[in-house]
Amino acid sequence: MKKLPSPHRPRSIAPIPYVEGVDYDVMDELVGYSLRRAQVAMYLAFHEATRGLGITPPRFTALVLVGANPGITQSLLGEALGMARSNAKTLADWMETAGLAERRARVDDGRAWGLHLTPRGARLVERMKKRVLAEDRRRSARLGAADRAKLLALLRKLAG
Amino acid sequence: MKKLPSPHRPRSIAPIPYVEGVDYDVMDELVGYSLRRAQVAMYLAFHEATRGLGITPPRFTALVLVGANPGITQSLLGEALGMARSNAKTLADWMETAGLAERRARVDDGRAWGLHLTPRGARLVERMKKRVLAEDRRRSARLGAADRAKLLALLRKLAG
DNA sequence: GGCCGATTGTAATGGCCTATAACAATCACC
DNA sequence: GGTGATTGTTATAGGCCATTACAATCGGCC
Repeated sequence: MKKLPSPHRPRSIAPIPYVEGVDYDVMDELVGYSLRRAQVAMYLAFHEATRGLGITPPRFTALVLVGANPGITQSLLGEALGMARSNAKTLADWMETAGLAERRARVDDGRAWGLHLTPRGARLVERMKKRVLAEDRRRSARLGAADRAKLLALLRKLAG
Repeated sequence: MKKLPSPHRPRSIAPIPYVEGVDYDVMDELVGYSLRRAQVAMYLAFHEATRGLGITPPRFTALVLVGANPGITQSLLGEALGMARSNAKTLADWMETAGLAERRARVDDGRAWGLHLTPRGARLVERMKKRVLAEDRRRSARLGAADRAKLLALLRKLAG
């Protein structure tokens, strides 16, 4: 089994602390900053679920999207991820190098590649989806089920 | 008046779209991913409020913290920002180069610098705080005041 | 059928964010 | 006074993301 590219230390491993004696001024009134803090905290869940796999959040999202949309184009993947085509290519290169996905020529369009998970990629994605979801629930369990749902609704409204 | 370092294009300017026909699979059940989407959306507020100033979220936070904690140490700043000392130094270098803050020797500790806003930095921070807060409120106004407060509470609980 | 604008992938470039490791100067404490 | 911890610094590295420019291809229109 081919080894995945090295993990690298993807992001900070600890939540952003509230340092004793430091005045945070206006920061805590900002939804944007509060989102950032919460996101760093939730990243711990992601990190826990994917440790040692060399997976990062964008890579995970890309793999999930390729899995759920076989044959998806790099351009469309980039659009769905909210990034430029050129960066979606970088992700596709990574997926291919890691042996998790492959590019197949499309009969309907000579310009575009269709991205498909390899069997190994599909297995990995299935396993990761379960683990990431489980850790995400575990970390957010402190809110309680009702508030967790409420939070998701509020975030959706904010992002929409 | 010295010119600030060039803006650079800090981050995506548009929210992450839900692309028609793309299956997002498990992503929307994840609090982590929903946070990411909301954060990108709220970044628009930040971008609007600081356009053309070469300010990024970490830079803004650093400036606010230095303003609210005059004489703060680089190490402490880094800790409060949740980043390594070495990166706090990079921020301090930037602030100094931009003429927004200065390092002063500390009588109580020969190793450490004390960071202080310059008069110009203080003026800029005051103006930015007002604008960032206003835009943040404006963007999150779609939630309504009650739900905005609820969201902040949930995020705090999640991050804590 | 042929031209032209739009789209796709690619390549090159550059900036920011963030982490680690190693080092010298200084501090704190025994 | 010596030893371990802390501070700032420097070097290094990787990921994320945007822009620009280019060739190949597609699509539509004349």
